[in-house]
Amino acid sequence: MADTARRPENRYGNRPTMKDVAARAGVGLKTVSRVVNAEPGVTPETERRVQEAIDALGFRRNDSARVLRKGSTASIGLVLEDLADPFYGPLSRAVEETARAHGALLINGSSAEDPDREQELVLALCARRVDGLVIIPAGDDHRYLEPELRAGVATVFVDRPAGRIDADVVLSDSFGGARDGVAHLIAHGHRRIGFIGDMPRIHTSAERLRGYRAAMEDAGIPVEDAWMSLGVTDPERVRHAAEEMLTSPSPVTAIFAGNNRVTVTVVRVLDEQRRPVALVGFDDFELADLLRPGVTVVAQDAAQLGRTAAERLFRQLDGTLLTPERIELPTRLITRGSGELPPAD
Amino acid sequence: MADTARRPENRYGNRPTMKDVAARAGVGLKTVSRVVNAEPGVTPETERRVQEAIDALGFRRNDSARVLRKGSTASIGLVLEDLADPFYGPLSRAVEETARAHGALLINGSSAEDPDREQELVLALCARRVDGLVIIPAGDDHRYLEPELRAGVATVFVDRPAGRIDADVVLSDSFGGARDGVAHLIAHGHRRIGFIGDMPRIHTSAERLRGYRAAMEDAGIPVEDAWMSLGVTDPERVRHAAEEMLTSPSPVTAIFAGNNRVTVTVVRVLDEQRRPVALVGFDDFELADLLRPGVTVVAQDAAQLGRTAAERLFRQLDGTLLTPERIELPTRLITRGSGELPPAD
DNA sequence: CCCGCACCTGACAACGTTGTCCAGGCTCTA
DNA sequence: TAGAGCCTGGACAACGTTGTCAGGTGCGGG
Repeated sequence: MADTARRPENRYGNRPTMKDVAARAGVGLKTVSRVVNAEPGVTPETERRVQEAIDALGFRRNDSARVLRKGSTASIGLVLEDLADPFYGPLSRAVEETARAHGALLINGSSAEDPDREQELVLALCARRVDGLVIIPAGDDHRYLEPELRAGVATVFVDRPAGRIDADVVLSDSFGGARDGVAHLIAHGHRRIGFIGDMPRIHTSAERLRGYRAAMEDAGIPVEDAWMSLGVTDPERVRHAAEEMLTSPSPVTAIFAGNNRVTVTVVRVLDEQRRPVALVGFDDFELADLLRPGVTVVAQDAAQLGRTAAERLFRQLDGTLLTPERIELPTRLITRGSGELPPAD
Repeated sequence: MADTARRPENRYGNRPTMKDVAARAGVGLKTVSRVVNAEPGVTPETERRVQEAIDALGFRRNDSARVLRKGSTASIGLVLEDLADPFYGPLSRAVEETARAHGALLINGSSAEDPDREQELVLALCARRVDGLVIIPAGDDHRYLEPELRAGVATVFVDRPAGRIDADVVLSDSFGGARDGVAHLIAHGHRRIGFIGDMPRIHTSAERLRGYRAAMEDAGIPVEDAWMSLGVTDPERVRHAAEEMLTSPSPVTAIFAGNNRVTVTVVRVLDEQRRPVALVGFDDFELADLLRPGVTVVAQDAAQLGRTAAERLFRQLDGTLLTPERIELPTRLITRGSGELPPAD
């Protein structure tokens, strides 16, 4: 029974443990723990010896064991749709900053807009015992989270509401923003206005569509089916959809784009048109002001969204926040030219 | 001595453990473990009973304990400069995809270009016993990683090389790319060419500056100090620097921008100039083709950078990769107009 | 000079899981 | 029908850390 047989073969070689440090420093295990955690009650001389042994062995505390013992991981999970989407950059950054301010690490993953993958990710994070979750949901049924919520995992949904459970939600006012954006086009004389957006099963898309319809109805303009294109998001199909509504029997003179990916593609299409077509997009994007014409957008503050969510998360953890709420942040219309073009009939 | 006194007060309330599940199902602890891990040797009937208890209690395995026992966390760490920088979006996405393909989670953090913060983050990740690290370094001395490397933590540096240790590195060819970009301007007749870049202590910045100098030297053009602006990255100062070199005694007729943040600001400045000034930027960015003129760039493939790094990481973990290497990915010059403007003397 | 007190230090159990090992019951065959 | 072998299930230790508690030392005061 050689000593080597006692340790399981893992890929870490054999990292030194507190026990090893203690042996080398000629002190007890607990004393090492005290030094590592800067607890009081250790003679400077003893502390020096321990510190020396730590440096010599290259010891690093094993947080898994610590977590197991203490019950809190000081880490939070962030589940979003796509790390590479520029919209989520400032959002994750804000969540990370807040986490950092609370001494927590951030674990994150992309759901790729797939509800199953979202659930898989969230549950994996729960198994790691993250203290809290910030979720940009892909699915619309989150009852699978009920045991977690009961167990006290703090949870905040961002950008889209939770489905079938009662949880904190931080949103942008998609409905109001879209309505204002479309009303802006109407105010500039447009009546035939197109809408291109993502699948209505995504809450924000549905809300923006609703805003579009509301603005049109407020102005007493009947909406034609040919003006609306839903569930379209990849560049090829957005291009096709835009071209369709520009050449339909009653061609649109303006387009409202439901998110920034759509907006960017529409900009390309309009760039190729002979007659000017007005455009308002939901979501701001870098360089929108440098294009000719500048792109008028309904801007939402992604960083603020993330900050608000993360702060609520930590307030849940503090215990200073108890009842779930739904917070809606206002949007802001930024006029840059494309939304103020008159209709070219 | 109530039972409740036995459990430490943690924020998870009391989550059910395998022991609880076992008690409820009327089986042994290990049997539950077998069911949870889909190990063979459990009767369907027993499995059903256990599964029922799991669902009823909302049990979720505690991965901390599992990790402690097994030694591997199935997670990797990604340390980058700024989550919100669009350049890192595709990179993190690629790392995440690769991690996912290997069944690993991604933990990440931003160093904000601060070496201390980088070290702090990296060591925190090591304490969590991540299996591997992908690091976009902020500092230039990574000897603090030596104990970790010895302990077998797989490590790959991306975008910038490691300092004072021998480690895997995946880079873009900053020197060659910058040289080509500047040579492109020279080929279009420019001789007074400005360079605006980040601090030379950042490896990529230094390399790009070196590329600029090499191209100028190859063409026999002496470089004036007034044409170079280093360590400048925030919009205000970039603007100032650009304006300076455009109005100096020997004003530049073209600018080479050292990274995409600089490029974007320079675009704004040039947009306000009366005479046309040529521009080539390092790093591609969205919509560069839609500006007037389109912005000519030296493009690097961020996603490929991330994918290559992550794949090498997992090959290190497989044991199929043993000696550290330095890999340089080529860049690509994309001409769109701004780099082909003739000098306006 | 001795008692008590404060201050350090270390032994030990526990966190929740998995690997090892053994016991008991079953089936199948001789 | 008995023995061999297989299959299922459980008891137990160990992973590395931290909380509890008790022992030991040195010092000051009575």
